[in-house]
Amino acid sequence: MTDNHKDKAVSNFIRTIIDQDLTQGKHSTVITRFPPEPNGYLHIGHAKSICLNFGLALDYGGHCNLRFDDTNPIKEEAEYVASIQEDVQWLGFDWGERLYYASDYFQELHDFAVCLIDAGKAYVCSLSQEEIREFRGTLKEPGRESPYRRRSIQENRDLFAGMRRGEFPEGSHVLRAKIDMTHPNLNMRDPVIYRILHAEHHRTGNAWHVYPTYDFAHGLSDALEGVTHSLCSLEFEDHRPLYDWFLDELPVPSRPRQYEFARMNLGYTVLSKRKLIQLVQEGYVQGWDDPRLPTICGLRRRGFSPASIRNFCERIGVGKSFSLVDMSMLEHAAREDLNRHSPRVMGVLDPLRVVIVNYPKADEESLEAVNNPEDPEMGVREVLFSREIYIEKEDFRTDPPRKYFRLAPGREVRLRYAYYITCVGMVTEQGTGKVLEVYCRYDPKTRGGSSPDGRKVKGTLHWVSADHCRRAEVRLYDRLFVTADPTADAKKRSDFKEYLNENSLEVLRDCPVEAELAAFEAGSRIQLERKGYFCLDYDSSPDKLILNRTVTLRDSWAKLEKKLAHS
RNA sequence: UGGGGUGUAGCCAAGUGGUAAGGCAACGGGUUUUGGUCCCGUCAUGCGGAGGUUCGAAUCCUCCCACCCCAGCCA
Repeated sequence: MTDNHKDKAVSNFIRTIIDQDLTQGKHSTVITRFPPEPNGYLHIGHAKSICLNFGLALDYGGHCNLRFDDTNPIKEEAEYVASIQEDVQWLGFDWGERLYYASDYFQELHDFAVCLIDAGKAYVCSLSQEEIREFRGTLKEPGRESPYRRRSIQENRDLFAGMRRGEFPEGSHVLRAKIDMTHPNLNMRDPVIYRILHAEHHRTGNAWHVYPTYDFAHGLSDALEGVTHSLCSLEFEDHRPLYDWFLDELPVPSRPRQYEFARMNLGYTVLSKRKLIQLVQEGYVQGWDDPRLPTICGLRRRGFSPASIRNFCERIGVGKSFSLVDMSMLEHAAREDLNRHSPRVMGVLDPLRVVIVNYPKADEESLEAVNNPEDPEMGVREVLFSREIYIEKEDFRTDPPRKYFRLAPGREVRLRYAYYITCVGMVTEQGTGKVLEVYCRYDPKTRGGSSPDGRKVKGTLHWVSADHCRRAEVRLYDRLFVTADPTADAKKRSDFKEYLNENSLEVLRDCPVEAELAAFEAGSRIQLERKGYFCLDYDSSPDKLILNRTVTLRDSWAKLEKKLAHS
């Protein structure tokens, strides 16, 4: 863990609380936990929570537990347990030996429930699900007490034991905490704490027929693990009184506190399991790791580095107000890290053939190129040059606009790490005027890209030798939705999917790229000079190169050109 | 007056009675063999609104407004 935790941490309300707890001696260490439910893939929103919980533990010299919140066997699967661990690890965090499952505590939790029964603070309720809802009342009207609320302690014990042994059908009974049916907070109106589920659990198999609810299990698990600060999202604020109630009523080994922070929303995408699963299952994207998705595995495949995601999470801060973070923030974090660490390679996305007419036909030569101007230690490589090369179509104009520094008839530019070339002619298509091929002369004295007479050129182009290049498939990704907040806008139309960007993926084939690319392993992150940061897809191989574009480079020419067009 | 929350720049966000940090974006300029990077500069007389307390208020008080969450045997 480097990079982001070196910087002095930005203050936030949770750090303020921890600082107080530490100076007042309320705690001597900080124990947090990341508690995913293993029922889906992690996304960038989870990354914020992971960075917060593990980051705090790291900064304060404490610990962060990875705890799977597996209290609902119907929804949870072992498959997700593995992917979540992989993602947390990939992000760069280490839980050491502290890997836990709520299901580890099923026995303790059960015993706590019996404690409540013995104290007359819990009872078996045999109302149907609909009846329980009716008895709960509404937001503005108080609820009514269940007729089963006055069962004797012995009867409750016997019934709960029967529930546990699987003697009753699902839905026939539940165990409820006996709190207050008139409480203004609905969570306190005798909440269900155990329900009968005859389902096989991914870890405990068929050992149990009753499973604790989140409200009952979560805080007690925190207490059992000695968690000091239990961080969750805002929608659990209403659950805090209940969280506290269980801890106050039961003989717990420690006293954790719950604090709530606002979950992150990212512009032009969606971050809810329900919506993500729709996109995957209905085929709008090609899987959980589709590079257009904000899932951790999608971002990984897209080419984001773990450090860039950590920096992003650090930078957006932690607060309690609802926020929609701008995509440019994530892109900035990606460029910042990738600029420092990714090797440069040349590749042409939209090729235009250039013939260097005064370069000997049979010749070729090797030129030296630096791998990363930001990091000399990354060394240099050889790039082959020859009479026929490809440049980017957009780097040539027959009628260049003002301030266009690239190639045009009669213009001289530099080929990066190679020579100065001057355009002396071209072939255009009959009728359309489309440029098919360009002819240039090179200046042999400018080898390497500088002129002995001190002559300057304003443009530098990337290029690839036609005789020595490889071909690659290049996948250009764009924002998944056409609107910043598809969830909110979906209220105006029928469905958030109406706002999907139909051009979020553009596939380019046979793009000429430096042969050097074949030396990189799948998953490698590189910069295609002047075009952007790319990642070799998992399906890429030296024989079939596939590049995924992570993000473009900033393009001030595109901005200028747009401005010129408007003036 | 059901209960619980939140409002500081286009976006994120510090600030906790002493005169509005920082980042992203944007806009100027410098350096540059990536129109990249880097560097320099500009960007809230203003903190949801209105009153009040105070020598002094984004911070304290009062009222108001807007938005979010809650009626799963989901988490």
